[in-house]
Amino acid sequence: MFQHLPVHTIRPLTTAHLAQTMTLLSLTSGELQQQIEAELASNPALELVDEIRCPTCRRLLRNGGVCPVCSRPSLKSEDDPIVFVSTRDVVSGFGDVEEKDDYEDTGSASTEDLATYVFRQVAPDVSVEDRGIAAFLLTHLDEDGLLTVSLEEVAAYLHVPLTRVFGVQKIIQRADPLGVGSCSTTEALLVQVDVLRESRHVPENLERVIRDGMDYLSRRQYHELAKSLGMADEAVRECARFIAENLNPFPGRSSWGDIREPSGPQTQIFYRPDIIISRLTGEPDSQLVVEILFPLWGTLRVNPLFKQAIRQAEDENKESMKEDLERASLFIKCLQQRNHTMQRLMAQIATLQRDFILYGEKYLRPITRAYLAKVLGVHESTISRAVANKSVQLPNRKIIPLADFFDRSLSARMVLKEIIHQEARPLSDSELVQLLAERGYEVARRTVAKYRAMEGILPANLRRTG
DNA sequence: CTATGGCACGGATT
DNA sequence: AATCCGTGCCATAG
Repeated sequence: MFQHLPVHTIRPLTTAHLAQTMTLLSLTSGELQQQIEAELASNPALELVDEIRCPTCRRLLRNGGVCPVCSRPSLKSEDDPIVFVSTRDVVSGFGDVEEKDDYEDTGSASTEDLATYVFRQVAPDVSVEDRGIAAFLLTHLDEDGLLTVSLEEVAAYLHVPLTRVFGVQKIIQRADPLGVGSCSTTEALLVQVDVLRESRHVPENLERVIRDGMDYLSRRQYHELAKSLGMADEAVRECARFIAENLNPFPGRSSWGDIREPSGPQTQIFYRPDIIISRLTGEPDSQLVVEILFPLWGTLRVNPLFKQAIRQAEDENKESMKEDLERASLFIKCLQQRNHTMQRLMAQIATLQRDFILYGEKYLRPITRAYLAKVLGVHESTISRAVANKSVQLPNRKIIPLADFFDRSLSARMVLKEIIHQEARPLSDSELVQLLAERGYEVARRTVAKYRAMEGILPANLRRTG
């Protein structure tokens, strides 16, 4: 939005400038909006004019954040593999943000996101009095998406009847990810079966196998399980296969496949991204379009009338007005700097991680923040701040944290998953180390074990035979 | 003896 | 300065 101002006018002058730029850099677009609004309200020298220009061609844009000239495929002929578009925030207003803040407890970042995501879904289905229960349950999920408290405890703690808690839990369990908010993996699986049954065939006695056989199942002792249930071996195996392919005992884990067929694009919006990356055309060598979302509509500038007013002002007011003017122009400079930095950062990321963006997690290249800092000529803490707490929407409509671009192990984990998925017999961790090394991933045996745990893959002696 | 999980250390990240 | 992650060493299970 501010890119139409020449970039070379940006230079850090004072420590105040630097400090403020740092702060702004670490804000998400939502927080940025609050910051800007506060500044607008408190500083008469600052002005928001209702016009916006295309950052690339400086055309005045009338109705919409996308430039009709630059965003068209006609730009395809250019060499630059990346197109930048700076858009206003098109996803939504901020009406629902306060709601979220009310209910959220402090928790780890990952569960917070899951909790918020689920809460959004269930809020309309839960009566207002019961929303507190929903919020309480959702703030007591572990990273697997299972409850860390018993329903009885919740009922006692909130002084409500157990049946109400139970009712709320039922609603939550049916939200995406299916089975979230269950008390145990068994319960989560049962919920998933229940829902799946509506749309497709499930093996006979599946519920029984799950309810009574989790111990056996996790050890792959199908024969023993079959005996204890009085079922045929093959029937039990069929159930086990169905579970492995269609169900997820840990609803909170993101590893549940990339595609969720039944859900439309809407349900995939975890939270609003700060950056959207899409492809300009459908072709494989298409340019990438990087949109850095900006939460305001219009252009921010120093009010020229205010400048004039200073000259005519009386002496005692002059000082404070000058101060305001200073603050305003500093603020704008900092915003420019922020956008400039974000843009350069994303340019690097989009170039380096092109394969990841287009073709999936397997192709993520391990990039460190320190390296990018060096390339961009900024301090590494700058990168840290810029990356923290921000999210990106990829062309496949998945929204991921910006920090994922720096995950050193994601790629290795994906390859590991793939190897294990295709293995003919359960491979031991040391053998997996070998196979990973052959594909260029040098990791320690111990680390393979950790990756397995992260992906929820059982150790070799408990895995199913091919 | 082999395969794994727990604990702790060192480097990177924040 | 505090925290996270990969890794080495050791105890334990089979």
